[in-house]
Amino acid sequence: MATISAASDQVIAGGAPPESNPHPSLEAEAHDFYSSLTDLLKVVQFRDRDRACCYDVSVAQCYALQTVAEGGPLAVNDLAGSLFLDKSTASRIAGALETKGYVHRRGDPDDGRVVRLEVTPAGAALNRRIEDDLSEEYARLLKDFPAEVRTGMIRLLRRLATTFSSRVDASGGSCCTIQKD
Amino acid sequence: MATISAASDQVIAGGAPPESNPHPSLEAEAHDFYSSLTDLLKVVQFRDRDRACCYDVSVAQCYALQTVAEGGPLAVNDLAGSLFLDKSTASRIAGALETKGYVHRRGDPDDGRVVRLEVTPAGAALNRRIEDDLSEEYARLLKDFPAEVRTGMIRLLRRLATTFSSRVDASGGSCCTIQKD
DNA sequence: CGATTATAGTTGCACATGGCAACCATCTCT
DNA sequence: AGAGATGGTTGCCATGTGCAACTATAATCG
Repeated sequence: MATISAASDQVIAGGAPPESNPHPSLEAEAHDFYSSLTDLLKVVQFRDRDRACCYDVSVAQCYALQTVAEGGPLAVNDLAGSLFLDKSTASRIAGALETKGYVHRRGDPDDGRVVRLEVTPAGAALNRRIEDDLSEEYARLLKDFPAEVRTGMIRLLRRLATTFSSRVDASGGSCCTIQKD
Repeated sequence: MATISAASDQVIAGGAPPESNPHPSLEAEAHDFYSSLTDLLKVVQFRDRDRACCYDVSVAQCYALQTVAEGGPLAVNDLAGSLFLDKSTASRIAGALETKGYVHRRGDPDDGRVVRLEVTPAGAALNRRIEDDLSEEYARLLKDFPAEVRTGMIRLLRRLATTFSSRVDASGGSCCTIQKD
């Protein structure tokens, strides 16, 4: 697994060959990007399903744990918004995490309706472990790429996330209205 | 956090001096990468759920359609492998796509057990439309990056996908065996 | 102040997804 | 030809998720 790097290293280090056309084909690149991102998503969606159970949480629970761990005491509704899920689903996820001892519910002192979610020490530890394990993997992959690519990739990922996220917000949560034909 | 990175960095980079870390922020970058990729995945998993219905297929069906469209006549088993799904699930997805008229099953002339999946014209058109729509979006996002960075990022994505994919293959498909603590 | 409305959360229900196991049909190998 | 292997389908079940109904609390308005 760590052995993939050898062959393509020089190519990567050398960067893109300076061809006559500096933008050979943005469309082709976009298509490559689409297909590689799709491939990655396919794998990751499966990998995450598989991996999550190693940590005794589902994928959604893992996302929720991360969100709660980073977002401080978080209302169920906010968790739902952050995960793009219905509040009922968020409530159930919170319940599952609570049962497993990774978060606990506490009533908001200022608003009796609100239930605030907080990570327990165990939850914080689990979140950190997942984070570290994945970061370690990513570090292994990133280190073979030049700094501009690494930082560019991170920026691009962020931009993708925010772009899609705003799109989702705009579309209102239910099915969008694109016509079939 | 990820402690392996520093050590292996020198090996790969071929003689990074151990004095000051030549990649002082690799760990930080890996963490950024993790968090931005996670954010993207959260959004995309939702967005895809939402978007797919616009095209009258589920997320898995969309992946399957793409795989069949690109992979030529494809056995159900191969589709399952490509999507990291059980063959029964692949069979059902194929059935759904067949019902919708996007693929059709045909017995393999050389092997009576095998069912080959092929896209119909409608399926090919749908796949192309999805592909074009997304590629267009990606082109808009990519065009702000220099060409070398773009190609580097695409390569990075590919490597991510292949690395994770090989990991999944190696792990055998069922749940891995990492202990909880 | 009391009544109405809005908001946060939980729960009941239904549906979609996906895996496992059983099963059948076909192929391959002695 | 018989035994086992392989590809595919189906039954069954667990999980995840949204919608709607419901409860409890807050906010607003008379």
